[in-house]
Amino acid sequence: MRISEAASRSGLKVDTIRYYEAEGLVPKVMRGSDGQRRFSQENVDWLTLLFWLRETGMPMKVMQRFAALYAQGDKTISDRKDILLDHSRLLAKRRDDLDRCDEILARKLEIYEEYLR
Amino acid sequence: MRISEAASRSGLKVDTIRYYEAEGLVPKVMRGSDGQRRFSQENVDWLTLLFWLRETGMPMKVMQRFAALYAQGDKTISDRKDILLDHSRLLAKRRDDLDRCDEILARKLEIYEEYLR
DNA sequence: TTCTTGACCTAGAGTTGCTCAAGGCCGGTA
DNA sequence: TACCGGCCTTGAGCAACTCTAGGTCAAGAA
Repeated sequence: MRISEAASRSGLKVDTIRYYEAEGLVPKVMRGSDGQRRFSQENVDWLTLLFWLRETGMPMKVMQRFAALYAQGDKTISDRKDILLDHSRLLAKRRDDLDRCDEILARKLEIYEEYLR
Repeated sequence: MRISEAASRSGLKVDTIRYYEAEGLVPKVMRGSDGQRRFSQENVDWLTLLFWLRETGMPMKVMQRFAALYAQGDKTISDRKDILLDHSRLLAKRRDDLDRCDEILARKLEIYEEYLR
């Protein structure tokens, strides 16, 4: 499929996909005889994973490392596992942040409410 | 208190506090006779709130509006309440994102595990 | 008293991760 | 044939910091 379809399926924007490819985050993208990118299902699955990792705060550098490992094939799976485990610890931390912020907002809103009465 | 203490109490970095002040996010900061900033408890509470709002994804533009309202005093409380209510909807969305990503990671990790056996 | 150290100051450059604009190619349709 | 939409590359612009250079000043050591 073409880039616009890959974008709407993965969640990433067209520009972002091109940017990610330039940064080495998206291995194995083919080109048609017209010079345009063609994305396989594997490409789209990979982009979707990148979308979620980025959306939840994985830095580019880590994604680059992750992508480099992915490009090297199955022998790097154990290293990739470590990266994802690290990331799920980050998710836990983010969830704590959200909870903390929720509390603060709740307190603040209560003060506002009280004032408004 | 001075900027370094305000930083360690609010969670923001010294540089970030100065940047926020330059952007109009921190009203009412005094200066001592030496020309250096002096932060009151109210200042620190405000910075702490900014820290959590930013940490959980409120854009600068919104924080600027929020700060401008704050600077105008109590008559803007109802508007500020709306901003915080909007933000707590954003928090809910972020939590959904985390859950979604957690699922994806769990699936991926399971595939990795399977491969490693 | 002079020297050094450390916390603060401003202005401005650099970084990250996009996002958009300009200008160009190509295949299909009126 | 003329236009249109979708793709291409390159390079500029932007958000939100983050760091560097160069400077002031107070306090303590030599």
